[in-house]
Formats: sequence, C-alpha cells, structure tokens
Amino acid sequence: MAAFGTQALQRLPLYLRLLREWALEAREFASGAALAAALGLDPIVVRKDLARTGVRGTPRVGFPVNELIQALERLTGADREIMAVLAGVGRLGSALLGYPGFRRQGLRIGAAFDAAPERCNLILAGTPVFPSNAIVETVLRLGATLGILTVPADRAQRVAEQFVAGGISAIWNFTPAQLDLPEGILVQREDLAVSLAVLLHRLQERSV
Amino acid sequence: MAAFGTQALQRLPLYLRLLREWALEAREFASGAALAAALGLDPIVVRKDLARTGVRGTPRVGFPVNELIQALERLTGADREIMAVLAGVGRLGSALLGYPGFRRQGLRIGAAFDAAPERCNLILAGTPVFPSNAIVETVLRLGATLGILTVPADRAQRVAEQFVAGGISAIWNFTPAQLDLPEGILVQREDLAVSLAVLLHRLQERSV
DNA sequence: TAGATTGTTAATCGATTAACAATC
DNA sequence: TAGATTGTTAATCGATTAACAATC
Repeated sequence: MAAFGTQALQRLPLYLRLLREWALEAREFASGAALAAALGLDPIVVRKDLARTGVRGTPRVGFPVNELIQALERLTGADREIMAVLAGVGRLGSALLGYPGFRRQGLRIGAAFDAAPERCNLILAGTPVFPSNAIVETVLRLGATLGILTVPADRAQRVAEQFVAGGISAIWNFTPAQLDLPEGILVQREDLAVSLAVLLHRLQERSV
Repeated sequence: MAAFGTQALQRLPLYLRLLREWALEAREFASGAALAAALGLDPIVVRKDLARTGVRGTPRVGFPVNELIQALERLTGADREIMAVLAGVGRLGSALLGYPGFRRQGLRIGAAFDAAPERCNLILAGTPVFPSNAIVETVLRLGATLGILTVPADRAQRVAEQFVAGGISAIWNFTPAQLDLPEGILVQREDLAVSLAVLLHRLQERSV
C-alpha cells in the first residue's frame, strides 16, 4: 500500500460513501469502472487509487466491497474515534454540530463553546454548550485532539490558543483568520473565499 | 501572465485578502517575502505566484500593492459581479447568506428558496426567500449564473435540475449528493466529509 | 474461447523546489 | 558598494495519463 497525495486522498471519502451504499444493497463486488462511472471520475484514476489501498481485485469481477470499505475507513481515519470540541455556536457552528456524516467518519464532538451566555448550558444536537472560559478545562477533561473553530475572525487567535493550552493537536479553522500557533499544531484552513475564487475563476475561463 | 493551476489559484484569495488589509494601512509596496511570512507560505512559491500575475516588482522594494490587488481581483473573478441564487435556507444556507466576504468577491445572492412555507417570504441578510416552485422563474428573471445548493441531499438532484432549467451555468454543491446534469454545467463540490478525511489522515500520519 | 477487468510499467504533464543572475 | 529582492532557468518531484500484459 503506497502513500496517498492530497488529491488522491480527497477521492477516498467519495469511494467510501458510495461503497457503503452499495454494501447496504448487498453488492459484494465493485469494479473500478463502475465506481468511476457513478462518481464521474476517470476509470484509470479510480483503478490506481483502488490498487493503492492494497485490496486485490479480480479481473472480470472487481474488488470485494467489504474489504474496500475497511481499507478506506482505515485510510481516511474513519476506523478510530477522534474526540473534538467546537467553539462558536453561530449559524455555521450549529450547522456543523447537526451534520450527521461526521459521526460515520469517526468524529465525536464532545463539547461546544460560545461567548454568548444565552447560547451556553444548552444541548445542541446532543452536544453540551459551555461558556468560553471553560475551554481549557473541558478540552483537558475530554482529552480532545481536534478543535473546530467557527468563532468570529477577531476571536479566532485567542480561542485557538486556548485549544492549544488544553492540549489539542489539530485545528479545523473555518474563520479567515491567520493563526499564529506553536510548531507542531496541525491547522487545516476551511476557507469559503478560497473555494469561491476557484469556482469564479473556472466560470470566467469558460466564458472567455 | 501564465495560467494558474488549482493549487496556485487557491493561494490568490489569501494574497488578496492580506493585501487589501495592507492597502487600508496605506502600504504602497509588498514584497513576496513579507507576504510569505504573513501567510506562513514558502517565499519561492509566493514569488512565483506574484510573477504570474503579470505585475512587475522592483528589487529591494517589492510589488505595488494596488496593482497587485487589481490583478488578483481580475484573476479571482472579484472584479465582476456574479448573480447567484441559493436553495435551502437551513442552518448552513442561512450561514452562507450572512457571510459578508462573498460580496467583496463579486458574489451577489439575489434570491433564496426553501421548501418550508414558514421560511418563505421573509428577507434574510438582505436576500428575499421564495418558495421552491419559484426557482425556475426567479433564476430566469435575475439572469442568475450560479446556483448554491444547501438543501437536504435527497432534494439536491431535483433542485439542481430546476437551477439548470432556469439557465444557471454553475452549481456550488454543498450536499453530498452526486449530481447528474447535462454536459457544460460546472459543478463544484464543497464536501466537508472530504476535508475531514484529509485532516484525519494527516493527524493519523503524524501520530504514527 | 472471447472479452472485460485488474495490475504494472512507461510516458507525459504540471507543480514545486533549487540555483543563480539581474537589478535597484 | 553591499545587500535584499525580483526574475529566470534548470532540476526535482509527484500525479496523471497512456499502453499493454496478465488473469479470470
């Protein structure tokens, strides 16, 4: 099993989601060609990706669905549970709390935080919401690994520092803020402005 | 000015956002090194990107901020207004309606739609919300180019088809649904499951 | 047997990285 | 002049694409 680059890695959850559906329909084998057709991808790319999972396929038959699912779950980290916390229970934050797909990927959001007192001490989508001054303590108590950042941009740095003080090792940053954190903290930016720029550029390209 | 690949393109909005801040501080010149340091990027990459904008820099001084901003606005499509509509005013949809950054990128959301009558005929963040059966007509009337899809996954295909019937040419798909649309419709997937998988994989990698 | 599919190797392409010359 | 920064060319790396052999 070889290493996956970022681009190949981004296709794995797509395979996984589709294969799980197929497993529910009791399909035992899936060919690379069938996956490619269903996802609108190039069959050669899919075959290459599947080969790199280490699962062996059978000519004329395809790959065993359950084995593929297991391999993909391992590769995407869905086979182990990650404890996360979320700060900022605004519209975006509560949308994320209510997103059911995360659970299937092994993400457990154990606590949320908000600066506004009226949003605290409730339970949203099964997750208790605490005031911001409880961040460090709660992160420590839960042993959380991942911090999800959906606060206003001007609070992002401060909250991120509290995450780190609580022992978090990765931050999923939904704010446009540029975080300045100690080495070794994994920060993944989730920036809608970036996605939109890519989309607009492509749109412009084709209208030329 | 050369072409930008997807990866380089994703850095342009980061430069643009920072340069706009610097412009407000009346900074006239920005060096690639300074941008790289502020954004945590490799200086070589930044220099290459800036060179490809076509703007000329001056050794020891840097690039003229205003010229860079103009070039980046053109490249990211922020210099022309795109008319968009949004379907699905749930938590995610209303979060997007309230996001102020889109406007600065040239995105104008002229109308929103929802299947629930109690969410219709209101105005959210300046955008009127109409019932779903008004999609085709409204898209036509506005001459909208882009459709933003934040409906539940099982409605995605149907709504996407209505977008297309109204004459939309690109869809920003926030649902996990696989859309089956005519050739020539640009579909950009915005899939949190994909981002999460990348994050979890990286997290796993380093803990090994 | 024939044909579809996997598996592997090579070729192409593009992006990143490195090195260095040019310039203010 | 010295030194920082841009601009350019070459080298490296990785991903995609293509071609074809192996296999059921």
